Amino acid sequence: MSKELEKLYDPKNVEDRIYKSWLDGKYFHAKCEADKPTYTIVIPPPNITGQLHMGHALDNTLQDILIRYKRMAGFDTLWLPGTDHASIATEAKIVEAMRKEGISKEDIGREAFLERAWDWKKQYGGRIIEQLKKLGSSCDWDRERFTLDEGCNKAVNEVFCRLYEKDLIYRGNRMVNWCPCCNTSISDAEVEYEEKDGHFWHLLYTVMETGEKLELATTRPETMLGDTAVAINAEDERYKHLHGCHVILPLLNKEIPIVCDEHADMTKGTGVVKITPAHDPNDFEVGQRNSLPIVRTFTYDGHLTGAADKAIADELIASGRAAENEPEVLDCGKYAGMTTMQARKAILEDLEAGGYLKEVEPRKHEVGTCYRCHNTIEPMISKQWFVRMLPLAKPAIEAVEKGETKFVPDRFTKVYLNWMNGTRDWCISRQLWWGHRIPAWYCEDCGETVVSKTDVDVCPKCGGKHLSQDPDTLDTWFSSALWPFSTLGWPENTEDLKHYYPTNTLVTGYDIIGFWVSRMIFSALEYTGQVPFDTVLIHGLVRDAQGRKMSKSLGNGIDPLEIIDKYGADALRFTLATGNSPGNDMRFSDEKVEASRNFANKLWNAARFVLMNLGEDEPVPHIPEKLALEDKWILTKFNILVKEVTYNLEKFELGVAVQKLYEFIWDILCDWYIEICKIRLSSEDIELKKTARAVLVYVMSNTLKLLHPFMPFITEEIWQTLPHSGEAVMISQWPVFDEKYVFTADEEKMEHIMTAVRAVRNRRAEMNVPPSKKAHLNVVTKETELFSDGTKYFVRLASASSLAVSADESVFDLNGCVSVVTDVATIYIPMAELVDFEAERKRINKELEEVEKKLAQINGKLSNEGFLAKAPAQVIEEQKANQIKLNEKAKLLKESLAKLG
RNA sequence: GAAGGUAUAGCUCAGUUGGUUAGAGUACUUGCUUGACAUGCAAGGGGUCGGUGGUUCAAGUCCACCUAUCUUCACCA
Repeated sequence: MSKELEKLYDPKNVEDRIYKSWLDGKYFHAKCEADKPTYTIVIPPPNITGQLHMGHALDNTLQDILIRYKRMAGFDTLWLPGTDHASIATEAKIVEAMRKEGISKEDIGREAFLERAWDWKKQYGGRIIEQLKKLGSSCDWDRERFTLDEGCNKAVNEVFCRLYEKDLIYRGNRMVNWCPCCNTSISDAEVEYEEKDGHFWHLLYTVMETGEKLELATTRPETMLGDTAVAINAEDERYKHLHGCHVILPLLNKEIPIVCDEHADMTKGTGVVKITPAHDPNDFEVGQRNSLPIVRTFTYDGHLTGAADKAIADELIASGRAAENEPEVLDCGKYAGMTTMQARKAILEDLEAGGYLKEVEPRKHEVGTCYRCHNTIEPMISKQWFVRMLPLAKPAIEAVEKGETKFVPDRFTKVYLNWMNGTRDWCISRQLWWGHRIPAWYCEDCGETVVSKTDVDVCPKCGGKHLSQDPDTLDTWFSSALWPFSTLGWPENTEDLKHYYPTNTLVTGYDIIGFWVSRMIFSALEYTGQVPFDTVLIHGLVRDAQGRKMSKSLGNGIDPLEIIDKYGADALRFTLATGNSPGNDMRFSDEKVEASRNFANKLWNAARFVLMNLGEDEPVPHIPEKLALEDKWILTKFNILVKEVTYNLEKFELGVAVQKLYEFIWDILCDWYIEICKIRLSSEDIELKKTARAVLVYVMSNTLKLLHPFMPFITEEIWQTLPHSGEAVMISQWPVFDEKYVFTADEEKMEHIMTAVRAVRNRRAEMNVPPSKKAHLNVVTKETELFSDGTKYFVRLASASSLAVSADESVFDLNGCVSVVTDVATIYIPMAELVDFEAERKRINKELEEVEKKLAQINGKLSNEGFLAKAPAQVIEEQKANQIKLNEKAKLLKESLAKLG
């Protein structure tokens, strides 16, 4: 039966083998069991751009803990894994790789590019899955999905068409954030603001009617060629005389109107604002309100427009096909073809030469940058597809307000609601190739737009056969938004969808509440009529040991695989679970993982000890009939542990749960119970031995179950080695609290013994008595039976040679003894040769002082009428019990003092 | 500009619905080759819980203000 375990736990010998055994047993596979409640988590799909970082390790550790717990607790659990195509990020990586080979996207064309992208997916997506497995993730790999697979693509097309039919998706010329580097539009959410050094250039525009100079400031003078008005506030007394007047736009010598608009803030600058509707979001609004022409002066790749650009636009406008808000294009003449930065310099030079530049004021300001390439975003008027957010956001706000989906911790509800309430229409088209192609076709004959789930060959309006599909793809979050149900088979009403949807817990970081969580909620409500999950468990960031964000540029990222290689997956998981409270960031350091590794080793050695002492035909875990005091004590402690760990897991307090397990295993099981068991295990009494073994096996085996969700590998390995029934701890039944094995009175007795043992150890340590020097103990106590029966504990744990117990101290010769006092006993240790009576007096006095200080506090409370009247009875009882204990201890201490003379 | 987080031992952090004497890991001091484990055992020192006020019989915990620090969102002519 008994097997030999190595002295040190070596995860490398265990993890891959155990993981394979779980796979072979198909334990991860969800089987749509009708008789069980379901518990479902869909993984936040990692991007296929690279490999897993510590944040992923945290995210997936938390999910695996929840899933493993629920699986053991009797749920039909599904953890659905997958990866995200990460449109813009992946495309950028591939383009970069190609650039190194000296080729561009355009060189090889769309087809060949996509082939490369799929190769990329195969390589990196596969690597991510391997990493998840190394972590121990118990995902249902048979259901693995990819945001760009056939099923997800079908869901995306379905959604696009439905929204289009309901007029919740539209195409139009709007102001978008344009990244000239990635050459695509991006959504508002994808713009990151960075503080940069810049300037205010104060310009002077001449008023045509009055000849006066109007001063205004700008941070982007290069846009001035596209100005189509200057705005003032209608209430502004300084400029009332200018209503209806015009200014001459410098350099172009063009007449543009002065308009009154609320956007012009009298309190800022001179109160005059130049209006460039084509290149500024606010100015675009002003333009709309005042029917101003829109003049585009930048190309989409960040240069100033020229004659050729103008010709194309003019032709489009002339053809009558132009959509509303189609901008005119300016031939920028001498500036055409310059980059925006070159143009800024040239234009400023010309403005200065012409006397239009009054002043240059240095100033720091926040500049919008692309979250992928961090180049400056140009606001551009552009024809894009948008999702109309207002009607979709409303039910999503209500559902969360009603509590249909709860955020843990609760404060993130507010983050979500802020986001939802402030959201503007969502720009979903991207000028990229890697992604879901927009299911819209344009008829070249009549200009009709056809949106369809299937390919369109013939124009339904004119019957023409010259149709072309929109070349653009969808924002990567468009498909992620459908992830909780597209992965379960939607739009088909599959068994999986019926059985596992809505899902239960979404585990993710606070950084993507807006990007992802909010979009899943409104999407799910719109298409499935239900919230996608009942709880969103939010965790923080994993930072480095100095508290900095882990990032590539800092080079302070820690690879989870390296940590696993060095310390084991269980140690990593334990570290991530321990240091973590929901919503808060955590710091990661090797020292913490080392502590976790040591804990694993501690557990390992406790198991070794149990195994070494097993009988030939040790029965499976059970609780024997006749229990010793320490057995009742450990079983009581264990049952309380079961109750608390279960409670904490239900409340998503994973860090608290794992902390309690740590304390139980190390402090209670190893430091006390196992030590005490050695007494019986080394005795000749077969019955005593058997009982000790049985309780050890029972407690160890069931503790392994409680720890399993956190440290799956080591617990499985040990559990398999111990006597067990069932195939694996990961599919064993979660322990339940059993009142039958809670022995409160015995627990208290054991604690009395332990307190006394600690007190003796403490005195011996103070006097530098080595453990090898044994001593007789005289115990004066009312609990004579407890201490007489407990002699063995003192012999084993407190270096006692023998024990004499009496309620009456006069039976002992106490000359030359040092004493220690607990609340139930005074213990005299005869060590005259070691005693410094003066020091002894000091020590007892100090102890007495402390006791009396506490006693004063309690007496104060108990004489406080308010306390007696209003505090719960239980609290008062506790205080009274404590008062009695302390009084007793004070009395004993005083007696000891008196004896010293 | 708006919202939010955090502040507890030298360091990193727990502390559940307010209720015994505020805990752990690590570091430090001292003593131990204890028949599971030195990745260990035993003992110890170390905290006016950021500040000020308030609510309460009772505050590390709840409220207000302040200070420090971090984050998100928004804006910037």
